[in-house]
Amino acid sequence: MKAKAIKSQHDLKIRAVGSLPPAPGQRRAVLPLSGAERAELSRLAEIVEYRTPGSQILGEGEPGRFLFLLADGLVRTHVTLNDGERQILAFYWPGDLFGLAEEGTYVATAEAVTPATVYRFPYHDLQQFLTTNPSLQYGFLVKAMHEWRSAQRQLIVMGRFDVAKRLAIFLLDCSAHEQFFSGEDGLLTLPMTRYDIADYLGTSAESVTRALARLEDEGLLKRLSARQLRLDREKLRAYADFT
Amino acid sequence: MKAKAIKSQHDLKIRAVGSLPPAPGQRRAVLPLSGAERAELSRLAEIVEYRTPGSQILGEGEPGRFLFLLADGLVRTHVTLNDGERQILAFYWPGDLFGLAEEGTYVATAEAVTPATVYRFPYHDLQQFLTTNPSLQYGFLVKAMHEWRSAQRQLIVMGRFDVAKRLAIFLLDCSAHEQFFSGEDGLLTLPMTRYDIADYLGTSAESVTRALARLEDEGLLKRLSARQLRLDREKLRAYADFT
DNA sequence: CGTAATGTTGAGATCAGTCAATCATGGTGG
DNA sequence: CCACCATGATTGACTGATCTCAACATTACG
Repeated sequence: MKAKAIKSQHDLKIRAVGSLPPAPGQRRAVLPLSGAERAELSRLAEIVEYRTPGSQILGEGEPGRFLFLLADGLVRTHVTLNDGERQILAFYWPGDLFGLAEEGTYVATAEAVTPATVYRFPYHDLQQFLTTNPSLQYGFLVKAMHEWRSAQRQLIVMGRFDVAKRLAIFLLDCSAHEQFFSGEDGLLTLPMTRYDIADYLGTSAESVTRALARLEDEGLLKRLSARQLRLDREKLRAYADFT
Repeated sequence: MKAKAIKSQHDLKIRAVGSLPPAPGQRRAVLPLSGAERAELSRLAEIVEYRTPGSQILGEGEPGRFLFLLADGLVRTHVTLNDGERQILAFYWPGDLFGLAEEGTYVATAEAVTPATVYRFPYHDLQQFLTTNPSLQYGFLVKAMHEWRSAQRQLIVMGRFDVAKRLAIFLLDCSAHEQFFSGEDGLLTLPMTRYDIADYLGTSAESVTRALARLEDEGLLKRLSARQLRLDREKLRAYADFT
């Protein structure tokens, strides 16, 4: 629960793929920010570090005072339904934005899965700031559209795939982040619990375990321990059959 | 399939609820656009009318040349999976944006459900245009974040609710649009088929029918005909138990 | 070293998907 | 005007994935 503002050495980056075709040879996973823009943004941002896994960063229903940019670590957002069920809306990796508000109120709770460092931008200043930094604002627009696509992609997964496929796709998504995945040996170190995965994929922790067992039976991965998986990404991709 | 560029009398409006708290007494469902902004946007936009229900407006995988703003009618976007299944990602109502591209390629197909009129903005011009119209660009950012929230909301529905609840929520969503719903008598005229609803809710047409029957049994609505429903919105809201 | 949290496995119940048949509707051409 | 047909909608029977409950195993941590 302890948060502490610190000086940071993190690179301020926004992870996004844009709408327009990239220039030849260029495939950007990160928005290009000029040094000046980076400096401007840094001046507006406060840096906060959440050291304890599980720390709440912001709560659903609270006044939405900041938009957050994740610098380091892993963050999840969720809503709690009236029957007590939890739906995780997204996991956020470094370079992702979170902290969506609707009419001044956060629509989901955000928590650190691992220790996490964030930039936070006061919503109040953001409008004016972006309006006076159009090319930077365009970057935010690209990012918002990127996140919109991510959510739609997850809708496809939830709407049409069984638990095993959803899990396969999720593991592949995780393996895109070097922080937790080593490309050479295919080793994925899961930072989240079975319950987290289940609440993200719209299923139960038991079903996640069973789906893992099934993928292992079919030779798509090997469970070294509960949180350590050796993936065969090619086979997983063929199995998932989904971009 | 026939599209025709026409002069239009439609109001150019962008439907969105923003992040910041609204000014007192104000609850905007539509972004405030100045007359000048409206004129600027109109100058950039081409107006196209799709008269035949089912007309394709843009296709998944095609070069993404335009961003679309729906002026009138109803539009659906979907992706087709490798096994032939269809997942509808969203229905778009007047004032909504669609036509998301990723690296220059549309990620979903868009089709007119009813006759529809759209503004289309060349992506190529949009970046420069928005960069030189910062306050308008802010409107687009707000809208993109609005759509992002909509997609996340649907994720909750898909992840945690059974078919009957999903349907109840869907009907309530439809009833927010006066075009198809009459508030006084609670009459909803569905513009889409059972298959459309099923592919949106991640279920089958048969299950949609059964869920409708169940909601009718429980007195939450009455089926006047397949496409004509008399809703008891209060009961539906209580049943759905979800904002 | 003990306790709580996390993960795994099993058995039974249930929701919803599939297949198939039937009914309804609206548009078309004779 | 009406018969016909294609599409959409409904209903029934069956099946299967997965949810739930329960027991047990493992891990992490104080």
